Amino acid sequence: MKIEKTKQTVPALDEIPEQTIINSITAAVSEQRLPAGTKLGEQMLSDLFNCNRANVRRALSTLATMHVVQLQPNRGAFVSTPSPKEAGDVFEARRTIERTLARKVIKNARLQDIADMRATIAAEADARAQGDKPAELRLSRTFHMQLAMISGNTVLERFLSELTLRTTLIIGLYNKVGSSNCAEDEHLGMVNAIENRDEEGLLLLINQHLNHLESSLDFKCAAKPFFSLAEQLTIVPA
Amino acid sequence: MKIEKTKQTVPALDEIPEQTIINSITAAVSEQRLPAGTKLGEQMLSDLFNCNRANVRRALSTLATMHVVQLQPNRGAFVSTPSPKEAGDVFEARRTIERTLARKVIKNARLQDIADMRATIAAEADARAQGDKPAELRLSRTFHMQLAMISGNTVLERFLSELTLRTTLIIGLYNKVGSSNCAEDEHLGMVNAIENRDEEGLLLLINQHLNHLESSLDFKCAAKPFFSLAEQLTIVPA
DNA sequence: CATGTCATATTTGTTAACAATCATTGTTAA
DNA sequence: TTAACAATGATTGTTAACAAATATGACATG
Repeated sequence: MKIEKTKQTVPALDEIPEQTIINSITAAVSEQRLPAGTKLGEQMLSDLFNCNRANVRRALSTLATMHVVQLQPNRGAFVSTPSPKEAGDVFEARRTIERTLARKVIKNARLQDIADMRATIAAEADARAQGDKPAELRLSRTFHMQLAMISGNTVLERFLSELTLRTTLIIGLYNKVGSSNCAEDEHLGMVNAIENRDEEGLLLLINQHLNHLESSLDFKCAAKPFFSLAEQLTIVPA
Repeated sequence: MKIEKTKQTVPALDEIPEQTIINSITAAVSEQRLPAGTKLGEQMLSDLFNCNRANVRRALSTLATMHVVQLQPNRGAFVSTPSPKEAGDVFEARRTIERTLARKVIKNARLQDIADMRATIAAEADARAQGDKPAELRLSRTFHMQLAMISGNTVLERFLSELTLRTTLIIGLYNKVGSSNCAEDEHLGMVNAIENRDEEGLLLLINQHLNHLESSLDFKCAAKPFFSLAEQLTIVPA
């Protein structure tokens, strides 16, 4: 029997409209270009990606199961606006998952992996120096996803992918003004710990890192885009 | 202003076709009525649930992101057949997540919660006594989901929901013949530990429980439903 | 001037028809 | 008899048109 590989339909990945939409929205959220509450109209998306509404619909449905967007019946899709309760749950889940990832990374990390992580950190520092906030956010997320990839557990990797996205939304909603999320040094310390196979040190740094992020949130003075206008109008002194 | 509640469109939950499909397939998988590899045709589902194919399509797309079904381009949707590698990742993720849940349950569990769990265990024992395997599997999953609910972390609860489903598929694929998954006693021990607020004991039992499940798998002698017929016909002695 | 009502326009939800692809069966030729 | 080829049937993927719901704005009314 002849082996006919060419006969198989290769989907080409980039040409699948559904995945393209998901990747674009995901990327935009990870760079805080799409703030929480943004309406994602079907027509607009199908025009933008040159595809039919059915594909848009499926993409939004998938994003909704990832809790990146919220679907409101007969109203449409909106970028999720995590509540304070949800924010706490997300951080707790991250602590849980990243602890296990850390232990596996200590065992699995190869020289190339460490070099890759250092490259990400360098790019992150560069982005910060240039004031490129979107790139900084994206690269920060990339660093954590590298940890997940090195761990080798695809299930936890996917969970963390969702959690880091939601974290970006949370920070966009609730981050205190003037709080610099100077994660650069913390990321560097983590790589050093990995290189030295210092498990306890790494676990400590991860906890510190997440605590740092969470403690820089302020749920009271949150600038919620959904209500910011309403608040500003209703709070106006008579 | 008059309060007009009737004007608001109440979706009624059960009448949303998409969610109905997802719930039905989920329930069937959790009771091992749908074995791994089963083809899920669109026509068949739209006939079965009296809805159009668009809804079926979205439901399958959502189930695919949960890794409960696999989508093959131009071929259709099939109940997922987890690989041995995936099985290991799923169990590792469960250990990770259920450890955190356990710690929270120790803190949060109220008397009513403990009574509910005991009721589940009793029903589980009943189902086993009557040889009702589907009910037994479903109730075993219910017990773990009760733990997640008591913990109060909705993020981890959703993750565990997915993981327990996939666990059911894994057990259906790879469980050794003759290995009794006598989880009943283990579940009972866990509730007792919770009642005594014995954190260390509970963590130990959970690890034991998951190790027990995982060690009862046999990836070599797996009875894969895809090939069972072929095997049975080709193994006939000449 | 504020409020409630109604009509219009936009958007989401549904349906059916059509196109493309894949699996199966039947046929033909070596 | 076996293997390649062709035709058929069934299934998935796409598209457009239609129905239903919601948002917007004008208008009348207290």
